[in-house]
Formats: sequence, C-alpha cells, structure tokens
Amino acid sequence: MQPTLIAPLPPGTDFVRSTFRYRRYGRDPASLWHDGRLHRVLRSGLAVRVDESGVWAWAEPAAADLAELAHLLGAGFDLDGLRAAHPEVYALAPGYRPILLADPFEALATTVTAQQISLRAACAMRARLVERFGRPVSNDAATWYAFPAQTDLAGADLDGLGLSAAKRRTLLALAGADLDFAGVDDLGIRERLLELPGIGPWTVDWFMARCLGRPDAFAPGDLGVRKAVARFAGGEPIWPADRVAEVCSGFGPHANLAVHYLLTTL
DNA sequence: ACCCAGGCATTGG
DNA sequence: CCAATGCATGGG
Repeated sequence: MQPTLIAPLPPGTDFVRSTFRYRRYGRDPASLWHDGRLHRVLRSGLAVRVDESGVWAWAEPAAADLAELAHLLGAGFDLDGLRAAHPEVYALAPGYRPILLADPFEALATTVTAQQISLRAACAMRARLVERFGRPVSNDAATWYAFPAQTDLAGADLDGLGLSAAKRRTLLALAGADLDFAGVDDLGIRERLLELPGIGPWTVDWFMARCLGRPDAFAPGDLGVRKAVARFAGGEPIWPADRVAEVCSGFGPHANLAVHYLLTTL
C-alpha cells in the first residue's frame, strides 16, 4: 500500500538541516532516519514518514494527529522573528526548525538517557530500550518503533541496556509518574518534575525547550550550550552556566530557537 | 589504557 | 552552603 501526503512541512523549513541530529549520533529506531526520510509513530499509533515534500501516512490522520505533527515539526517556532531580531544567529542555519518530541514520557526518558554521557552512547542505549519495549511498525523498506509507553516500562526489567542504576531508577519512576500537565503553569511543572529522582534542572530545561517548545526556554547548564554560546559570543572555549543564562535571556522570546542555532556550530 | 561526553544524588567539610 | 565522588558506555 502506498502512503498519501497528509501535511506539508511548516513554511520555511530546511528539511535536511532540521533532521541533522537523526543522522549524527547513531541509529534511533523511534526517530528513524532511513533513505532520506524521518520515520515516526504518533501517539495515536499512526505511522508516518517525513521528507522534503511533507508528511506521508498509510492511514487517514485524525485532527489530533495533525496537531501533534505541527508541534513535532516545530511549526510554533518563529523563524522570521529570529531572522529579524538576530540576523547573525539566523544566518548560522537558515531554515532550521528544531524537531520536538510531543510526548512528555518520551521526551523525559530520552533526555534522562543523555545525562552526562555522550549523545552517541545515549543513542545506543536508547535504541536497545526502544527495540526491547517499543511497538514495531514496518513497511517494505524499513522497521521503526513507537517509543515505549509508560505502561510498557512500569515495573520492567531494565538490566542489560547499559543504563546506570540511577538512570534505571529514574525511568521506572517516570513510568509511574503523572505526566499530565494540563492546566499547570511552567513553574508548577518544574516543581513537580524536580521531585522525581534523577530529574534535575538540566533535564527540566530541555523538557521545556524540546517537549513543550517554550519560545524562551533553554538549558544554560548544558555542556554543548556552554561551549556554543561562549565561542559565538566571546571566542572563548566555554562559559559557566550563569554567564550563559545572562546572555541567552537577552534573546527573549527567541532564546529556544537561538540556542538551537548556536548548537549547530559545534 | 586512558579521557571526555548535552548530569544528578550523595557525602563530607 | 560549596567541593568531591561515583555512575555507565561509546569514541577518540
């Protein structure tokens, strides 16, 4: 069966640039890059693949699927606004629309695996997690996975994936946590997440930026961000987090996007 | 065989 | 309250 086009890319998207991260750190079976396309499974279970011409699916999307896709593809990012306000930053990666993760559990679990270690190592461990506990989807060219749901990991045996005992504990806590933040403001979300074992400020900052897509969110303590901002602003190798926070809050409502653009320079 | 990589919790001063 | 330490794997 042939897929049909169900949605265009948000205007101004440079698809190849926006999907760079799915080629750089290794194979990610929940965001699979194969044959020039990005493969995902939406929360409803709808399998999709994305290429330069838009989003393709093998079944009719519901309204919620289209809304999730818009969020996923970074439709909320104001590229024109960044270009107008900070042309020198926009020029680093024109058309870059960071891909977000719509599901809070996937976003948090993915971020936790990347704590401290290299993104390649995190990607390898996450691939093993996804292939053990996720639900596979196939067409004649590829197999990819829905990221495991909370219920798939509740009480699961996470040994043998390469995750530290602390990270295994955090994932199990996330699997049993209430991650429905409807009606909760950002401070309340932060407070609730920080109560969970193994969730610190860095993880919450990335959650705000990459899951909720808050325009002004960024992670000043992130090693890569500290390097990228330092090199761009002063030519020094790395800055402390507080100095990064000072400079980047100056980007105001474009900080999320601006920091993503700066990260491409690494 | 090292050393570093998109942190966090625990412990000791 | 700040500093030091262990965790875990993949790549250089």
